[in-house]
Amino acid sequence: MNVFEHAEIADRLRAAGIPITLQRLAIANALFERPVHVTAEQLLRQVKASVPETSRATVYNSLKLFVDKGLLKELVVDPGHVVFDSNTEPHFHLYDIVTGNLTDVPADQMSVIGVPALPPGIEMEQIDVIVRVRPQR
Amino acid sequence: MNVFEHAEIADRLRAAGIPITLQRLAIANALFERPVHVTAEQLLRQVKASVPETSRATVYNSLKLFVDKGLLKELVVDPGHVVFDSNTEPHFHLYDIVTGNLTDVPADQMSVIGVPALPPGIEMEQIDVIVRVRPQR
DNA sequence: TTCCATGCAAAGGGTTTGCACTCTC
DNA sequence: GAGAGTGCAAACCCTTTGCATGGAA
Repeated sequence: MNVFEHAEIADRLRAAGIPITLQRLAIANALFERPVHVTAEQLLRQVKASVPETSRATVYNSLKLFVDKGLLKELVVDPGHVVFDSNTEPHFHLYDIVTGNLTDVPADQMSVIGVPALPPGIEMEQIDVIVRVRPQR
Repeated sequence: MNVFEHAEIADRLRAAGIPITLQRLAIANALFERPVHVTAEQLLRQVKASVPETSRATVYNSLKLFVDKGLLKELVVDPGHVVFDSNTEPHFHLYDIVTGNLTDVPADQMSVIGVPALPPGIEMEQIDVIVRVRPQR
């Protein structure tokens, strides 16, 4: 992959206040070229293919940074199984607890009604809706 | 705790097709005496206080068994942080991503509208709604 | 020069596994 | 005796951390 192909991705990082580095650009390319669901490990493999001088720690650092800046959503689908979702539009997820397959539910198929009362001094961060499914047994 | 005080809890296990053992009874008592949110580790400590001949592996085995039998819900709130919920009624959760505090949202405050289209051969298992909150910064 | 970002490898924490022992049926 | 259930400890997996290097401002 040519990391310079996608100037708009670099702009996206700058707009979020993230200093550009070679590794971050490679990671951002893998994530934002199209909406994806990936684990840290998958991403590391993928990024190393184009920029081998990328370490596991850097991938984790960058992922955390992108999440903090709102470019990415972190989905906890299973214990010890975090998936990063580069689609930050409101949507829900279908997670197959047997195969691990994760897909989006379009926003027009489901919605969440109502807002929970929050204790004082507490603010809402995000609402996760995960529909857990499995092959019929 | 006297594990023989609560005969109805033993009945609940039998009704679910779970053979009774001393450890399972102690674990079930800790879980079902009242609705609780606990981690495996908390549960282990708690159960050991009444039945010291209980191992970590047995706690994990029993938790998995109870979840399979529908007596318990598994909530994945954070990577490497699973909470077991002995309230199996439909309800949602408020999770403080900073303090780790987990509380219930009464069913009358929120609801999920709509059912996602499922691929053929796939059945729904459960819907998790986790409202992630944090102290105002 | 002063930061910040990075690579590497090791540590960490929670969960699972393997194996031998014990108990129940 | 056969099969489950259990205890113990080690193995495992993914994530985080520490530290020294390297590059940018």
